[in-house]
Amino acid sequence: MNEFIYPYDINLNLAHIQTKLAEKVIKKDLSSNIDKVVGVDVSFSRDERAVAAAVIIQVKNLTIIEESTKEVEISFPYIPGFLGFRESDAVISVLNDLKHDYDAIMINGHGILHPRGFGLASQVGLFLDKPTIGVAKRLIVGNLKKGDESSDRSVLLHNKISGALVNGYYVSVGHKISLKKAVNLVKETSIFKTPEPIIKSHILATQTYKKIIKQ
DNA sequence: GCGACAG
DNA sequence: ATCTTGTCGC
Repeated sequence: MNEFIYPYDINLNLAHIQTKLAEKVIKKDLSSNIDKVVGVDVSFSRDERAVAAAVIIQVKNLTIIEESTKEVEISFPYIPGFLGFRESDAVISVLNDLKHDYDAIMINGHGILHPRGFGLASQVGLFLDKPTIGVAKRLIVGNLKKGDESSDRSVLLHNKISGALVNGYYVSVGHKISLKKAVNLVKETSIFKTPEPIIKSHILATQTYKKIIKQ
């Protein structure tokens, strides 16, 4: 079953929506300091049942402030470039259950480092009107810029810097944050290779999924 | 036409 | 993403 053969006209419409919404993405810092960041991830199998997990972490000492999980329904297939339509509802749903507030959201997936500048992280950020950061293991678009000045390398998209490579992860602006601050936050929250908000939410989602769904 | 393609 | 045990290596 090839997910790539989703009705072409639907893809065109959704692609157009992404292109239009990408214009609304804010790529600079508006808020003050980011003290608390929440990581979110979704775990699922081949069916429509999935588990979304969120973990709020204090940036200062990387302690966990709150955790939340939620069983959700996934109805949209995985199509590269359209991950937002598959996972954003689940992500937003688990975030809405949190009691504590947070200053930024770290998401598994790209922000503006996307074919139409509107990845999952941007979609969630725009919808919730919150600062979001995209963190992904692999590129879907873009080229690594050679001749790096720091230890990190930049990722070029349409001849402009749209992301950065940090500890093997591609970081990009989701919404309402600068790339510089996004990169700093990823570094600040990294003890090991993977940023704490990302790995904590991933593990929580996976374990909860196995517990309540896979039984 | 061929290959690539976040999770 | 997920299906899956042992196993190679720092």
